[in-house]
Amino acid sequence: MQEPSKLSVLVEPSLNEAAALIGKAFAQRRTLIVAGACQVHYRGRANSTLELGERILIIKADGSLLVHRPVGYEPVNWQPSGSIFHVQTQGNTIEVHSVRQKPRENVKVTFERVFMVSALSLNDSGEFLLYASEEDMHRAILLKPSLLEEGFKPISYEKKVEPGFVDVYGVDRDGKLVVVEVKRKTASKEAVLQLARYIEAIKEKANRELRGVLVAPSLGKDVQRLLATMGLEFKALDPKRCAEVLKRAENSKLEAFFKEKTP
Amino acid sequence: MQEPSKLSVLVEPSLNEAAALIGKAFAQRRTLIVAGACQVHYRGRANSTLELGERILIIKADGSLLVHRPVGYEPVNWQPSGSIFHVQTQGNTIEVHSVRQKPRENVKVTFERVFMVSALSLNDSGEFLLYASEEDMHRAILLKPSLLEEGFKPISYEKKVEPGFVDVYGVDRDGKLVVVEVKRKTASKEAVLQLARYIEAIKEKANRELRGVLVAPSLGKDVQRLLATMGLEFKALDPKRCAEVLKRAENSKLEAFFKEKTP
DNA sequence: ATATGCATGTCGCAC
DNA sequence: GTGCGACGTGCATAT
Repeated sequence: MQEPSKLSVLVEPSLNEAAALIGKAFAQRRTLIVAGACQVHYRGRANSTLELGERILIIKADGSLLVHRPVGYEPVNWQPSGSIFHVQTQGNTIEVHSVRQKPRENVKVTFERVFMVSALSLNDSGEFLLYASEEDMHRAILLKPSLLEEGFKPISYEKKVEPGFVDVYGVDRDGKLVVVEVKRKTASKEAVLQLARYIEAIKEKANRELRGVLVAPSLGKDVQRLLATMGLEFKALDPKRCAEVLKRAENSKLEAFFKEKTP
Repeated sequence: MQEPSKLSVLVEPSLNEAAALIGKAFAQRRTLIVAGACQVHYRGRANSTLELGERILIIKADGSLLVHRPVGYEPVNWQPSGSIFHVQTQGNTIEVHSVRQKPRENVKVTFERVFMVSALSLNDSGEFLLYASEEDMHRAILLKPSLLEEGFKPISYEKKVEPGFVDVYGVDRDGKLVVVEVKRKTASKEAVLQLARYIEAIKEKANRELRGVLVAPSLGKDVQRLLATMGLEFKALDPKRCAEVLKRAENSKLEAFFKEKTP
């Protein structure tokens, strides 16, 4: 059954009623949903103004804020978690103020009318699992180096070199050093230049023959030419397939492997 | 006054009641908010699963979908606008299916329990204005070139060169060509390399002395060294200050200027 | 705290 | 459609 405090909903409330519930939701650290006509003002790294219109405001217990227009995937205004809130009635409006420290930014939502307010105590401990990230591709190659090519032996993982981190670093069947840059989607010019920079940096240190391999599901149009120009190679590999490889591998084996490989 | 169709809210509805309103909201292309206990499955560019927990689902009339956990700025699962929805009851659950074409991706939200459903007809034509974007910095420099340096004369704007677009391109007081790369926040190594690439490309074409200037509010630590190494320059400029410059300029003057400058 | 790169990034714009 | 870069990007991670 539902505790009485679990869910409060007001439909077409007066501004005072709405303001009261909003304030109570803050105090009780509940998730707040407000639908109504509002303006929004933002001041921070940039500034923005949003004229009067009907939107949805969500404020979560962790201090995140979202203002959603009736279209679009992205919030028109927002505040990441950790923000502080304050509500007050001001003339015939409700003002919801939110302040974020570092960078100092604030968002003010001014409601002229509220259609619905809802304060919820949401309980969510469910685990979220994502497969087929770039990280999964790294792991799959380490676990099954033949995904890159027969005879490849990974040496290190996320190795720091001058400009950044080399995704995977190893030796091929002939003992040549191989630098691998992995992308989970079609590789762009940027990816090639990133790989080229790593190659440059390592060439200076290890005075040794060096191969650069770009691993990605596919290549952009001009990218193939650019790769060839720079003497780099391409190996097609799909993130979903990598996820499959990992799925098949026993977790214990995987854990043992990473324990050994990354101290 | 409120039309009867404007707002429908069900509190602690039965699954059947909830499903009916959800279906009706799709048919009427209204904005839908559902709070309840659900699982979420995503299959597409990646895959994800989210175990049972209490969340907020938002579906907008334009076909965007958001699943929000009780913490965090970002949705845990989503679908951008243009997706197609379908709802059905399945045993003791409500399944909301959404499909996006290109890339083919689908999100399935399975509710075991619904706390609240709300279907809204939101009307929002308010204008959104953002100040202090990188675009504003470009415009400010074009309008008042002394922001970059005395005697600078902009020639072109968003000029296409081999790798991409040069932000601003002009001539200094001595007649030397100047390539300007603008960043609205602290410039990183990437920004320097971007500028360097443009310089390279232009040097090959116009066989002429060339200056490269990185404009940003500040520089990263190693970035300063890198700039010097490559013979490039830095000019500190704040996006907020640029926004002020634009604000002061009469809009008419600005429009005339751009009409002339960008055919 | 700063720096670096990923993201189911999304979005807009130009070719 | 593809390519390219901006974004108030947010976010995790490593130094």
